[in-house]
Amino acid sequence: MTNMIEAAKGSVAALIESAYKRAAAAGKLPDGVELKGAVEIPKDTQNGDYAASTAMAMARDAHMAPKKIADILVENLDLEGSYFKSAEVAGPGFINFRLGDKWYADVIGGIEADGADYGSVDVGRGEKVMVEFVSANPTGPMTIGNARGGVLGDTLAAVLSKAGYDVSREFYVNDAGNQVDLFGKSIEARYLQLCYGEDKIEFPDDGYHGDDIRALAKELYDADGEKYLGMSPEDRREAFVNYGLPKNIAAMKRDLARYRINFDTWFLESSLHKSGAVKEVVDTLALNGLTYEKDGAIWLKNTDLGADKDEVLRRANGFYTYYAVDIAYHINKFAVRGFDRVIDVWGADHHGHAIRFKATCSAPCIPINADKLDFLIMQMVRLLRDGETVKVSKRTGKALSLADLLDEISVDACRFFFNAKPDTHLEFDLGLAVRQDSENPVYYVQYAHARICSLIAALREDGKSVPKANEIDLSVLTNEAEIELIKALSLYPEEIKMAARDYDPSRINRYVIDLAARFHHFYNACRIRGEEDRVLNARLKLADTTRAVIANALDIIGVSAPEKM
RNA sequence: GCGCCAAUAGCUCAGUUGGAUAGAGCAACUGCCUUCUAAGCAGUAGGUCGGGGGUUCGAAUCCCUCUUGGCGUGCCA
Repeated sequence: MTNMIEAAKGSVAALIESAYKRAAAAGKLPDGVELKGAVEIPKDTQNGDYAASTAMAMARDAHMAPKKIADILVENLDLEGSYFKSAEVAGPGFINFRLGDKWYADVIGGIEADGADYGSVDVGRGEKVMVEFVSANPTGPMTIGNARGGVLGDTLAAVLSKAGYDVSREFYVNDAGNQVDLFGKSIEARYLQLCYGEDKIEFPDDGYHGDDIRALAKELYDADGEKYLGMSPEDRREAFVNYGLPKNIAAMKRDLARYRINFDTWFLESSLHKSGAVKEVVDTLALNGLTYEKDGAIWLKNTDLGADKDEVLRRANGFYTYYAVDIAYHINKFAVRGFDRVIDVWGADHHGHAIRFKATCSAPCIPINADKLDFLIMQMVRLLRDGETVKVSKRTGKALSLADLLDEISVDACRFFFNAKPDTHLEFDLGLAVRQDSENPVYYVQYAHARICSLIAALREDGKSVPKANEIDLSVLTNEAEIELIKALSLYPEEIKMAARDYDPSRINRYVIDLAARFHHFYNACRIRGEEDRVLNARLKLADTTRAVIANALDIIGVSAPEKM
């Protein structure tokens, strides 16, 4: 697996270390000073391709001026056979290194050798990790918030997979409990309204007001007429839930597949009730003295575990709360199914729960390693229409659904747009989104890909094909645009690594935009068709390598890489 | 009140975990298509990094404090 950034940085560190040893042995620098400081890529290439801050970092320990240390280190550097052709001291004591041909050749050659695996890194070491995301209530259609959470979870999973983790995508289906109860009551009320008239039957205040509920009731009424009137309310609601829930779940699967999200597992909450896992965990907590009874309910002493408040585990009516179920669910993830690490992608409206839940998981009697449970909290999406905030509420049924959104905007544009940094608010302007054609950065990136494809096709007509890395002479690539493009290509594995580390897949968006920009720049600065063979081949190879990396990165985001636009 | 997240160009956002002169994209203005896709490129202009302290060779970045905004603080999930 190629990572030429790591290779270059490692090389700088090794070169400096041997220079220091040489200088210390000659008595030019004090012995036994720890080599600190980092190797960085300077923003401005005037400052070299790689820069070491070692001299500044060791100045204090060595009791010498940083600049002087740097001078001595550079005098003792031996660049022969390394990736670098020169090194010099600059500024307050930076040592700036300049890359030579060998490094650039290894970038192109490494990408060719890695193929579709380019960008893979092994920070995960095969760790078994679950990413649970979307997990929308099946009581209604998915919203625009799910559009964000869906892309975030899916692309995070793709990033982690590329980073060497053994990743599983899971959707948790809330097919039990209070909300499902309410779902049944809501359909029932709409159904009865159809039977007796809307003004005769009062709709529950806390019911689901959406049109989808009306539609379900209408379907039942159209199919079976007033047949349900003879049933007990309990049986009637159960029948309605048994009709509506699978239908809604199927619709979610369909909409998510359309959004290019496919889960490995759809985990049913009801299975935790059936297996007795929920009761078991509450009993365990009780045995360990972590519960008490108040007003007929069973409470968890979460304040004893460091949380800011206690939680109800079982309500006075005998129903277990989502909280108790959530504990059982996470025990299932870790202890039953053996995941090494679990990431839950949640909206910001759950962050309080995340903190308190983590406290609960730290209880010794709970078989969860809280350090391996991560919550990726994503900030809310603010929906705007021509600059004005649109209030979104599932309860009032005014939410824009994911399916509606995809009717208006391409999946490519949606996935690209919603893959934003998790911890910032996202503004989504509908008016803007609709006319997001040429303005959307996704087209900028796709255009670069299509441009390269058509370039290759045009050259094929001239009888030119993309050469192998060992068939080209990279020394002809001296233009700054060419150099910068190769450097951009080399960054990809590091971007994967950082995206995985930070749980921030939006890095890949930014990366691929930057890569496309470098390509467009190169394309305008350097002609390919009609150039002499040596130059043509080197540039063609560079363009084709860029094409491969753009496609690779877009695949992570789940965006298509068209050959024509 | 307490807790979490944020505040960087007119707007939307980056800023490689403390590095060199804070960067893009929109929007504005100026150029570039008889040559590989102009959904592109080049250039101009735009800043008290919310305010104030502190830490050190060095702070948009770390600590404290204040201000503003979003969210949370249910026998909902």
